[in-house]
Amino acid sequence: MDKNDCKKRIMATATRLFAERGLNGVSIRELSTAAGVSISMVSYHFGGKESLYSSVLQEQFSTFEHIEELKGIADPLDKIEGYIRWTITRHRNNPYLLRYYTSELTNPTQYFTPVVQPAIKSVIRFLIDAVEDGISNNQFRKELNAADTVLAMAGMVNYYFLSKLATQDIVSHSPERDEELIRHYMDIFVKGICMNKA
Amino acid sequence: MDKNDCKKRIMATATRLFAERGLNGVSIRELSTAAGVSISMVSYHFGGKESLYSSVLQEQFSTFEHIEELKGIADPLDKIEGYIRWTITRHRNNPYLLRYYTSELTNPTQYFTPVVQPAIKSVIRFLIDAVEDGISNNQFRKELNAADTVLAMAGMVNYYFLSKLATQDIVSHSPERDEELIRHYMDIFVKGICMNKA
DNA sequence: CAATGTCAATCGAACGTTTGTTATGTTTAT
DNA sequence: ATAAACATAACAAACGTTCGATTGACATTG
Repeated sequence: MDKNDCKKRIMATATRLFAERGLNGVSIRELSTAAGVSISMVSYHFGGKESLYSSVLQEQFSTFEHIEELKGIADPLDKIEGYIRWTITRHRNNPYLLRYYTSELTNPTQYFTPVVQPAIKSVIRFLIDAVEDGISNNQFRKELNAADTVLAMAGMVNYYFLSKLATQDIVSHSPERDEELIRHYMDIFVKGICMNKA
Repeated sequence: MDKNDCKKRIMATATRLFAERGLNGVSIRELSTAAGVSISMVSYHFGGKESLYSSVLQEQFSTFEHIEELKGIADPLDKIEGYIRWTITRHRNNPYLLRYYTSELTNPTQYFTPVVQPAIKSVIRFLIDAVEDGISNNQFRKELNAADTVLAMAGMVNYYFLSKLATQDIVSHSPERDEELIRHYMDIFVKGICMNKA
């Protein structure tokens, strides 16, 4: 057995179970049984159930640091498309992230302020900067409120994944449609839904 | 004391507490103390903690039935604006709804399928019909995928409220801005963000 | 080089609390 | 007088944590 096998198994199992049923919906008895380790290992390795949750949360939101890589993009519109593609990839690679995201936004724990809020804010700021850039060089309409525009954009993408359980028999959520979805969302966001009245 | 005062107080307190900390985050001891009633009243009036949660959930999602009132609107664009205004009003009048909404979407209980899914689906279908109407009478662009368009629209509005905790010191969430927000979202959705290249 | 000591990792049992429910008793209104 | 509404106390079960005991790897020592 690996040296850190036990600790890793607890993390992996906790990530899945906390996402599925929340911090209070999972007992460390069930968790340790599912992970195939002894019940005392949670306190031993993590210092307790709450600390384990904190570790999981930090790991989940560490993926937000990769927003930095999008800052090299020059064109505002490409930045926005980069954000959409990055967000979709993030949700595809980690199906549990959205659960922690929405759970902390609607039922914040003590870790919301130090862990979750900074992660979300940095992304929003990145997008606001992009939109303001686009406005000041006459690429985007000057009537736009940058902050509102950004929340609209982020809402589009995230809600697609959030609503999955309720809409999956109306709208396909297959990853094969992702590229089409990106084009579609960019199309709506850029041109709107109405006919051009030339 | 009113005849149903006890039952009503339990419902009101449960609605708030379950929203704030989830089904497993609240004990019926804490709940009954906060409601100012005896601990046995939950089982007496509702048959148990789970049944109480079910009652709260059904009450919360009963507000979705009012979507019927929007079906009288003729113009597709007015229907969409009606949906935005209706959704904002719904969140303003009931600050807890979004928590049950997202909680059930990401951590569904046994009540998701009978209570939550039908409510969401009926709204989505209403919007899809509106968009398809708009496409077939050449009001909207024919390239649009109606279902994707609808999720984008619903995402815009709901995410504004969902993200509040993380974005409230970047974007004002005051109800006084609601009308401006409606105009703004309609504007983006109808015309897009880019300059007209007429 | 074998014997011994050390320490971190892991286990299962046990601890004291808290959980949701219920049995029993009391009040109130008709 | 009766029955519904409410309160109190007690219940078994489950909770998170902690306490010794055991193991195995590795360094120290005779």
